[in-house]
Amino acid sequence: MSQPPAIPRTDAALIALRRILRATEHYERDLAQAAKLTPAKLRVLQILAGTETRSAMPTQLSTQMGVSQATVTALVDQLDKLGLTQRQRSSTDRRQLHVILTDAGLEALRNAPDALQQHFVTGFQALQDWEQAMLVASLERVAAMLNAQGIDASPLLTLGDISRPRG
Amino acid sequence: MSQPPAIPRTDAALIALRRILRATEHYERDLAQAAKLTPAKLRVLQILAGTETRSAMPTQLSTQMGVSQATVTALVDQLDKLGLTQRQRSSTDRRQLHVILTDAGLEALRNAPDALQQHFVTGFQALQDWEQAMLVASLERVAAMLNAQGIDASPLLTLGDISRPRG
DNA sequence: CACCGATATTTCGGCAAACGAACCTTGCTC
DNA sequence: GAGCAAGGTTCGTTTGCCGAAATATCGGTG
Repeated sequence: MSQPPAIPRTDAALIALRRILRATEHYERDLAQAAKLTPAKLRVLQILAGTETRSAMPTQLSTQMGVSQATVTALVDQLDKLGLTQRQRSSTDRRQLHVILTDAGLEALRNAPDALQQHFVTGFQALQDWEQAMLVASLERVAAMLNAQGIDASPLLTLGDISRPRG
Repeated sequence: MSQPPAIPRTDAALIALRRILRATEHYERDLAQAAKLTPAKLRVLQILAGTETRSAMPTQLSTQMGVSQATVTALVDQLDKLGLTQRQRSSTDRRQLHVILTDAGLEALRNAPDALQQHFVTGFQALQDWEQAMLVASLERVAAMLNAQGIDASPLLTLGDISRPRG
């Protein structure tokens, strides 16, 4: 417990952070393979699943994912081809497009439980209440620190619904 | 204010985690651009810089980075071409190879301060002592949760030296 | 209605990262 | 020295991403 800090705290934190990042990278890849979907495509599906309408516009997707529109187009192209999403022009503004998650898409998501979540959730839920609280606070703090410089801003609703496949 | 947990804790944690990941991805790319190096190449240099001998064998690199040997070969090819690393066959076993960080490579690293660290360190050091402690504990916990399932185990010494450009 | 500027998306060409499989080298063992 | 294992490399391909240019649409203005 009270060890003299052999490793300065900053470094310890950084190392932990790195480890998290690396672990996640891998999970994402494994997961994607299991689901026969690539990470990026999976992310799209997850975002869509997280919306009320199960749909979103490309611009929205590109913002939330932090990639360019061109990239989104490419991804949606493929998801469409797989029948997991569907494009539909907006009736009010025909420039706009709705990318809609199909039933098949939702199904695919169900079969691809997020490995990251699996592990994390399991571990997390085993914690004491106060520990959970502390963890959340900490993570949010880190996120804030990193995010400080912009990048994001979008509320990122992605995960909420997915982790609860409420019938 | 009896807020029914709008976002359950697990989700909150997950969201924060995701945000960290996304932020980091971006930082890595920006950073790489600033340094005229791509993220992957930079990672190689960092690992090398973190060793006693400033060198490592491809297998080692591939393990630590979690990529295949083929990938490492490609990366080292390019670093070699840039004069940032150098290949040298082992004298004891000529199958083996040492990938050595050149002075130029070290220099390149110095000019490429890790953006992730910059931000994080700054923020981190502004925290109260107890907050720092809490954060470290939390991060380590998360790392442990994610790492539980193997993936790595290698001690990941990479960062220690780099974050303190004490020269 | 015809034209203009802004907005939303797609197309195109290109680069980096990564993989698996096939293939050399080298060392070790019998 | 034949054969096998280990360490690397080569080759062909996939994925993810981008910027720039093209396309389509909307909302005015005259």
